[in-house]
Amino acid sequence: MKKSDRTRQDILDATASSLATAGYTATTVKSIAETIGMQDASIYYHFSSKDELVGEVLDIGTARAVTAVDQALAELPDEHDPREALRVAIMAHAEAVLGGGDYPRANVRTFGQLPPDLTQRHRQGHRNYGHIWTRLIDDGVESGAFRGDLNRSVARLIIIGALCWAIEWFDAGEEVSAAEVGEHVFQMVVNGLSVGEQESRTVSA
Amino acid sequence: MKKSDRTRQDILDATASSLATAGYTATTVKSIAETIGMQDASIYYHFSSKDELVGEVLDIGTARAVTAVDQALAELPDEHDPREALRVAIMAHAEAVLGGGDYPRANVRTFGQLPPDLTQRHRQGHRNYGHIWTRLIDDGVESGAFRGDLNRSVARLIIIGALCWAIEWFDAGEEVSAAEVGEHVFQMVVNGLSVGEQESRTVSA
DNA sequence: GATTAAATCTAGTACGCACTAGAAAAGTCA
DNA sequence: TGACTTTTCTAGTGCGTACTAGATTTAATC
Repeated sequence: MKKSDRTRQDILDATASSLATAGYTATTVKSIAETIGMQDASIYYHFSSKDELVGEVLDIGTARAVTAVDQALAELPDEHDPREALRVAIMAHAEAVLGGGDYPRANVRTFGQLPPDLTQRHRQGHRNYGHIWTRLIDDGVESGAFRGDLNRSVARLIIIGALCWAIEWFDAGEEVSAAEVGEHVFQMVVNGLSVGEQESRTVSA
Repeated sequence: MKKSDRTRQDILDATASSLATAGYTATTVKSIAETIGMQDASIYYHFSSKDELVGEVLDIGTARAVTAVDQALAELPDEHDPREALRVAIMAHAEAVLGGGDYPRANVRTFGQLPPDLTQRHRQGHRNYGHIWTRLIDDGVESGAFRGDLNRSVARLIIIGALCWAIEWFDAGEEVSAAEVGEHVFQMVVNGLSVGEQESRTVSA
């Protein structure tokens, strides 16, 4: 029973790594088997199909991202600035997706490439993740720290978008770290690029 | 010679539409042929390969996006606020990618799904597009309108990321318009979510 | 209306993919 | 060691893909 668990884990790791870097289509059962020195048919002793395997990887990915953000928020003092809450959430997400392992990255990387079944399967997970951010923004607006003239759903999606798109150009080991990306997203989204005055603050919507 | 040009255009349109909604892998030569009522083999009279066809669609897409942004910037008065320049560029991009046709959307949608050849082929185009935004940010920083304590490349990619990711959730005809998305991105990225003071303005990087 | 050129179709090939069946090997424990 | 179970391999199937060759139809020209 030990051997099986270990190779099963190897398969999951190899799949996560491939999904994170090559995407869904380029991640073939054969290529997964090769990276761990197996025949492709052997994969099916541990998983009944490619999509079940991929689905499990994505489940782990969302779970890790949610845990990372939840944990970061839980470590905040009871009385905290909503800006600080949004900041630690952004940092946790950036670390998980850019600095962290392949699993959360696999999630973001394969977004929009998955077959309908898998997309459907992870809908609820994504929705739950979105709720975390909705709450952060709502808290800020209600406490008066954040502007109330913006659509909160759109604001949420813009923050997540800025973070998620980063994996398309982010290269670990380059001159920019995951923490720096997070810091920049926070600064731009909360404080803005503009200095001082901000006379252009009017939204037609 | 007329007939050929017309069907050629039909093929391009159908491909752009499919790429924009279904992505690269799900866009098969057969499915393209079906939507315009042809046999898949007939496609090869007009294009030598799938990737040449896709490449042409993507070329048109980048060209349209660049044109849209350039044109919007050209219509600005000679003396203008750098914030206003960034604003019209963001709005033009949002309109082109979200409100506009399938061609620019195909570009964004298939980003990260393309085979290496095609990715390579469009590298320069993407780089040129990035330069437009780099210049907008540089102008703002040099004129003192934008903060100088942020990495400009990262700032640029965050803006583009927020805009590009929007197509993953944006649905034309829903309650949010392309213009509203653009307006929100501008507001958040230039003015920030936060109200007033902004005491949290320090970057460790 | 006959001749030529352009455009499309029919019928296939080759290949990579996910996946299966059953034999072989490796591991487990008396 | 020997009997049994777990794990992996060999060898294959069927399907969808991009793509090709040559016949056939449609359009243009004189």
